[in-house]
Amino acid sequence: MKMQVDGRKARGNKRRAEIIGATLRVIERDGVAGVTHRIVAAEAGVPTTSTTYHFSSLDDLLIATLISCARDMATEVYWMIDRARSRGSRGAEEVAGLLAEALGPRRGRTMAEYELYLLAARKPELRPAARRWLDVLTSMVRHDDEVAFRVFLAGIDGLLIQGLIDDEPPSADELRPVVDYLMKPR
Amino acid sequence: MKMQVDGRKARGNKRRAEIIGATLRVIERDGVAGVTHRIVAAEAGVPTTSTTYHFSSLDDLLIATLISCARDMATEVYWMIDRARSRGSRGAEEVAGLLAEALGPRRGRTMAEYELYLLAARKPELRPAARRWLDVLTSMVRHDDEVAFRVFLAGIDGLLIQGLIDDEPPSADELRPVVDYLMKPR
DNA sequence: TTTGTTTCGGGACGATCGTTCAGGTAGTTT
DNA sequence: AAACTACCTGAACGATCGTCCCGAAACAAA
Repeated sequence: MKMQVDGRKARGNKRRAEIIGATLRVIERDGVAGVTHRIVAAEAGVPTTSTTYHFSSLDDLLIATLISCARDMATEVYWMIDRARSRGSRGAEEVAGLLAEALGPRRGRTMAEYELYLLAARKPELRPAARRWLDVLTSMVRHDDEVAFRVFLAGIDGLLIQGLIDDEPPSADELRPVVDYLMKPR
Repeated sequence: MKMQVDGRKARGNKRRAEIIGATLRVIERDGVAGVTHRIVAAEAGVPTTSTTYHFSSLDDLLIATLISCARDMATEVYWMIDRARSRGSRGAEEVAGLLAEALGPRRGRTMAEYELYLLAARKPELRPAARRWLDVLTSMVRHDDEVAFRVFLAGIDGLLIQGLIDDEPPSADELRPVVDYLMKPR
């Protein structure tokens, strides 16, 4: 196994990461529709040709962004569960809080994630990445009841996407009874 | 109240409807990103200037399309429930079948609906239209348990959006146990 | 018929788009 | 040192974009 020693490649990877970050910010602000080479380059503070050099096409850029975004989300979910577990949390309380956060302060990010989600519906090569956070969850929690777990996952997605078209984001207090019902064993 | 008698306006309304229909087909095929005046006009078989004449901007066109789409969906849901009710259906069976249909033969339409849904997340003026089918459902079914009903609606949305990124659409048989669990009173 | 209103559509304008190219720079290898 | 590789970037090309203009056509009211 060879380590990264080439300074040129190191810079290249760094810039790639910066461009991906800029792309995500553009999607949060203007949606996938607002992603162009020039806009992303301006957001990243690099010349336009830099984005076309590192990503062979706009599609490649979006794909790389989705994959990066999905990876971040997966590790976030991982640590979130880990943290909740070590605290012996009941679960519903935590989940309601996270949903409220996703629909409030992190609303732009949540919209971006679902736009990339829908992009995966049209581009099969994106689907493994889009499913990753589901997989992480699936692999981490026990499934004594698989059906109940699928219902839970679907419910989370539904609450998020419906919360996005509310005139004002629902609070954790409003979400708690719904999440509680969703997680209650029966 | 004056009835529609002016032949010119009648033609105009007809063409407007054709353009909206063409827009929906374009969204089903290429996504919201594929909607341009020229493409929609070509799909509708009208000159490019016709779409700009009847809709003051591209946004207006998308808004009108979403509203039309939401209205269609609402009346569909209405009659679907009506039909199921007159048959004394159990419900879960019907719902699983509808989901399978939405993710199979009508997959393009379902994608279009969710893309317009997400558009509503960014454009507040679209939200009432996007919420309409939820409202129709809410007004038609008894809610002895409001929380359970919200969970049901969220679950449906979640199953749909997750089904869109499956490599192959889930069958009604696969969906049935999940829907059954979702609708089971507890 | 005359006058007014509404729809129709060809053509064009400036802006922005994705992408390419060629020359230049920095870092690595021999 | 020279040769090689990888990254950088200004300039430009052709295509497509949203939108506007303006005269023609269809229809209604007078």
